[in-house]
Amino acid sequence: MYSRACIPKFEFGGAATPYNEEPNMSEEKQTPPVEDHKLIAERRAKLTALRENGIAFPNDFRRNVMAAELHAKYAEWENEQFDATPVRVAIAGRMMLKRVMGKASFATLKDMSETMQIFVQRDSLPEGVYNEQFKKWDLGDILGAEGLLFRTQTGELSVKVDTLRLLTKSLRPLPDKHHGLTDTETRYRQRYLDLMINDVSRNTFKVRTRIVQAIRDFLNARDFLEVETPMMQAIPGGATARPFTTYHNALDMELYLRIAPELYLKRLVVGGFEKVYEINRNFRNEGLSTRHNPEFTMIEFYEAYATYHDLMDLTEEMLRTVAEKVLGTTTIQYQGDTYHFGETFRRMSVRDSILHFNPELKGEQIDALESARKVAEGLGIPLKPGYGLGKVQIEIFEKTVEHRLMEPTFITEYPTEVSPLARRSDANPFVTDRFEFFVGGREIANGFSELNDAEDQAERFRKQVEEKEAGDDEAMHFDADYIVALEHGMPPTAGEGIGIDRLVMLFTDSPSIRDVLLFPHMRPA
RNA sequence: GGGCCGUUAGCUCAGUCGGUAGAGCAUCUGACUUUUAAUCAGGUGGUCGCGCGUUCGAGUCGCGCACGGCCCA
Repeated sequence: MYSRACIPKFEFGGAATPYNEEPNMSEEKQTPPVEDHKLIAERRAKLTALRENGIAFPNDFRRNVMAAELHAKYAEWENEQFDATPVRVAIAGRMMLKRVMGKASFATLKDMSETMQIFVQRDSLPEGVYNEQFKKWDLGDILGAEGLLFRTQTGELSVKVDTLRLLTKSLRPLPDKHHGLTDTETRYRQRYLDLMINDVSRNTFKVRTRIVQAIRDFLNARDFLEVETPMMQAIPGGATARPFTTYHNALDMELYLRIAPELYLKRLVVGGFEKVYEINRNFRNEGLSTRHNPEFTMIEFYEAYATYHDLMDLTEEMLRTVAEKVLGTTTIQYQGDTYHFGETFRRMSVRDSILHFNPELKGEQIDALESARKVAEGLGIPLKPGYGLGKVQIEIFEKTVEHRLMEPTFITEYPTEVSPLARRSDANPFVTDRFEFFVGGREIANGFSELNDAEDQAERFRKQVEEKEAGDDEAMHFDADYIVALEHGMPPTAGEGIGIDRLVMLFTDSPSIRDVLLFPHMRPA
């Protein structure tokens, strides 16, 4: 059965007949029959009248143009040209404003692209339409309008309507036409209202789509293959994070929602798909904040016969290209700060960045476990007994460096201890061939030359399992199937993940991840 | 998990020292054939998030809870 057909909840507050009358549908409580608010009752009465007069929800109106197209195409036209060459259009949209002045009215229709004003005169419409229909329609109703383009006395492009139809009756009032909808909770829970009313929000999500599209175009143009891998996994891998669990009835087994697609994408590289990517939704069972939502989107991509240096170059070019394409500039304004994506991104090792931002420290202080622990403790960082030098260094890095990396910066050479899937550096096996990318003090991307030594990988998994057994519930499982894949031989490969939500936040000047997720996770109201 | 802030009409917000709940928009009635948040006149609309307490009396004070926001872990 399609899930659409068995949604038990009836959202429209009551009085009407629930559309699903199957008695065994669920134990969920039906909405109690409450009186409609007066504003809704009035509209519902109008809908009842519509039903009595014929088809209340027609679907035979055809528009032939969108508002934005008209504004662009006829920006220069004056009424002399419209008189000489009449332009007849059919538009449709939600009525956002209505100004009735006796026998003539203006209204504003909003479609996906833009708004368009219509000019409605009693004597331009069939008998009765103006007084008996149009005047009774409400803000929020969805109309279809046909007529000729013209320019009003104040110069606004408008449609002089001779055919006007109500296509969908809206039973609920629109938010305030001037102040809009500002209540954050309502904006997130009822995003459709936010999108109807707030053009900033509407634009944010359009930009989000264009960013994803631009990334796709960029990778497709370089012969990457877009793939889809399992979101339900028997062994959650590819990241250190707590997973969500779910249950498969027929198989009688627990499954995990994926925390990353990484291990599946690398299996594909083993299989010969040498350049792959996935725009992937991941699920991590962590707290919520302005930067964390339990489900979030990354793009992961893998390229065989490439190194993490190649990926840094690729990332730099990709982000520059996307910014240029989507925003028309490589200078990013974010929450009062400016970041320059047009300039070469800085590159610095973890160790160097710690010393750079802590000039009082000497290199040898963070090169040995005991002295590094002292440094960390001096910074007030709580350390667990099992932490090795690499883990301690990363704690120091996160405490003193990360939030200061404002301009686009690659931090390289992450300790092997905290990089269980990354290839060891040939020059220094203490670190890996890995980078993370930061802007505005936030991690945006994480990439590395992949570990394709199956025996080393098995050893690292064992270390992770030890940490898990020692109580770290974010540590990885041992994925024997993945080891078998590596044992078949994975070409030297580099891979990367970019946080799409955080990138969109940056490119849309959004302070919270909830502003770039159409439906951020909320507790049930 | 902790701290601070918020929750009042459909929306946006006021609400003084604890003394019978206010505005604008929306909505309804009337006027108005080029408006721009149209304008003008009149009207309707409230479980003040929920619960308990203090008090002669609570939107207002106290405690608890729910949801949300920001900051911290």
